[in-house]
Amino acid sequence: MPELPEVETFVRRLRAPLVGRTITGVTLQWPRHVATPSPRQFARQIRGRRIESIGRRGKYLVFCLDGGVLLIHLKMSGDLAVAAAGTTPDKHAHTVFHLDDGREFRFSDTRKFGRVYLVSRPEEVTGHLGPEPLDGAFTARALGERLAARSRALKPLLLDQTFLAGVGNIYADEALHLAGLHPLRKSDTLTAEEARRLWRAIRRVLRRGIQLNGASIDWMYRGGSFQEILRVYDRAGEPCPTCGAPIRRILVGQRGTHFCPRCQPARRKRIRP
DNA sequence: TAAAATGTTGGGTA
DNA sequence: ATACCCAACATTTT
Repeated sequence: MPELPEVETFVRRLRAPLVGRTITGVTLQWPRHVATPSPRQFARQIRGRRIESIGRRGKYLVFCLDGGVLLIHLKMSGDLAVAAAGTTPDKHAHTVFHLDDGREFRFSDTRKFGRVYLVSRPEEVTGHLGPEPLDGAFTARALGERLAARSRALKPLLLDQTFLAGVGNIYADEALHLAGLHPLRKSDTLTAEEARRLWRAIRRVLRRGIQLNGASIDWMYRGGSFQEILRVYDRAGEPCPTCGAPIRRILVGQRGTHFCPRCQPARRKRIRP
């Protein structure tokens, strides 16, 4: 399930084979993959466009073209690969971009939740997103202010892309554990020090995730190794790496949530009576 | 075997 | 503003 570090890994891997290439055409095996414009318009407009640069905003890949911008969201099961034309694409390669060097850029997506967008400005698609967690402008203070402005449990807030862009289920659980904060803790009850700890934890897990090329969970997404250092995610019943207490799994807003009941107490520990 | 679980986002309702 | 359910899907687990 690609989150920010996995998407960033795709971006970095795709730059070498794609930047400078011209898209000679696209094959839409499953036209509903195209969110905008119409599949017909998409195919017509993408032809002949040169890929100038590749970036990321939240969980979106952003391809700057010599006319317009192509965005891809991988959602649950999206996978991207560049291969020689003629080699057998996997059966879920629903959208295939043909390149001027005889290769193909394939968007495979078994569950078909992913989408591609072709727009003139990236903000048309990413405009609703919250701040970029690794951006210099995202300070501990900025996070603290945003937390205080809402009154929601931390976990769903971290998953809310309009609150903060790029964090998904895995990194949210990992960050909360690192920060020693309970997933159900209300956002407006955090002290400045706790907000700062959360800020640092979020940035640390995301940076580490990128360093390790993301996490490879199950049969989706391969190549990363962050899964080897997971502290709580998918480790229900196993001992907490910090204190040894068994990791617990609960449901928060229909999402599996993993935490250590000892390191992440429901309420702040009273320091002095 | 059929039902439930998985997990991102957006839309709808209360 | 927030909480909840559903829908979009394929595949795996119960």
